[in-house]
Amino acid sequence: MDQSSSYPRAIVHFDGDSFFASVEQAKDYRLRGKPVVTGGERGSVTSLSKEAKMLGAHRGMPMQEIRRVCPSVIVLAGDYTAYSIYAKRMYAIAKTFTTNVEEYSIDECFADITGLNESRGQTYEEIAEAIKEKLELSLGITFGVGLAPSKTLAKVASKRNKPAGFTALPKERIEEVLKDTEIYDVWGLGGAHSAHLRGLGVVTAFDFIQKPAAWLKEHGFTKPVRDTWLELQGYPSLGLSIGAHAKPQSVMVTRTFTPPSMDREYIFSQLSKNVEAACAKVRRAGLKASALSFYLKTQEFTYHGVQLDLLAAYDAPPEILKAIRKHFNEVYAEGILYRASGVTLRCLRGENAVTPDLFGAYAESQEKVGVFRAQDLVNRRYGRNTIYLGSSMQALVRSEASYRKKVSKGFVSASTDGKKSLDIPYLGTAH
DNA sequence: TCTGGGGTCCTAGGACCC
DNA sequence: TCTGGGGTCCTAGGACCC
Repeated sequence: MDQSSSYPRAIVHFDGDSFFASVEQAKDYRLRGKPVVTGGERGSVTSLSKEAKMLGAHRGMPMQEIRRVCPSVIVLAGDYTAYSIYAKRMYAIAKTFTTNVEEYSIDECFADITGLNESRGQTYEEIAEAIKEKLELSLGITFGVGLAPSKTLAKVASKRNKPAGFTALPKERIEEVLKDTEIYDVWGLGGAHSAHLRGLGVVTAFDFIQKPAAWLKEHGFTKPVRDTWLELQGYPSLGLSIGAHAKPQSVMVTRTFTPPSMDREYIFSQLSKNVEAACAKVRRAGLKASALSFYLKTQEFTYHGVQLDLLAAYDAPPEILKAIRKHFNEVYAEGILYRASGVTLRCLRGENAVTPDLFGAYAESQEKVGVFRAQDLVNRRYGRNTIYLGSSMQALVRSEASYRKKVSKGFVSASTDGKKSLDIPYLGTAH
């Protein structure tokens, strides 16, 4: 059957319902049918089962309030390893239908099934529903699914009929559905843009696509908004990002420390801890970074940071910490309270693509790499932070203390207790 | 709820060069 | 000399997403 006028392209969006809470229920049958929330590790709700939603709980709610409002609720610390395993299964299942799958986030993916109707002798609707059924049977989780001619419309569609809904949005239905879609709910138009549009009298997504291109230009809207405007009309202008293109461009680790601090060494050690974590991530991805930025966030929520280029590409902390130490005073000021720090490793390249620099800095750092590989192994086996740098010690000691306090108050299940710990206090110092 | 953590992409405007 | 015009490259910051 020819569906090419309804779907010049056929894009499907899959969105796991209440993903984290659903994974918990899928893993442990005793949690099914019960009000479950995740986020116990940070004291506020990140995901809720539908039973918890029915009791009046909602996202971002503090745990103490949740317990008061619905005492029967089961609070869990997020198990991100499990969530990412489920995510990988989701991608793998979608890929049994087509290789054109974008791994968009931990609980969502897009598939471009254009042309599969001809090759399979089924309609696009039948194919989308077949994928949905396979996902739900294999994972034990329901999905919101949308089929449309563009990514943005597929997102609009998958949001409807929650949970476990399927919505087909061919070109003929665009007007009807967009009249029922608030401008705030459109993917790609955030607070700033939708408020601007509201101010210009645009209330629904349909109002938006009625405006001519010249109107967008006149009011200073830029490319991302124009792309969204095209996509909503059924003209796909956002490609799927697939495969090699999906390698990360940057890796970031940021952490708030409580209480805030003015202590120079303590704040540097926070940064050091972030650098260690970021390097571990980069190594896991088989990449190296040749640029970075780091910042401190004050108690007033202002940011102070710098960007740096490195002489070579690294995946281990020493050179990176050396660079940060050199520029630390450009960012840190005496007598100011800081609440968070962060580091971003940028200009990431595959390990084999690294060109050693002329001054031998790369070769020198290579000698130390073996140490960090061993550290990865130990930490995988015995738990995070079994081995860490001396420069990170202050940060870890304090966060450990506050963690134990939370455990003893019952805010967090003490799953990491009882892990073996090695008697190796630190690896050396990065000064 | 006084505001977590990890990403991507786009653009204005400065630096630098004819 | 006080006076241009034009192009490219890069960075900082904004906006958005989950």
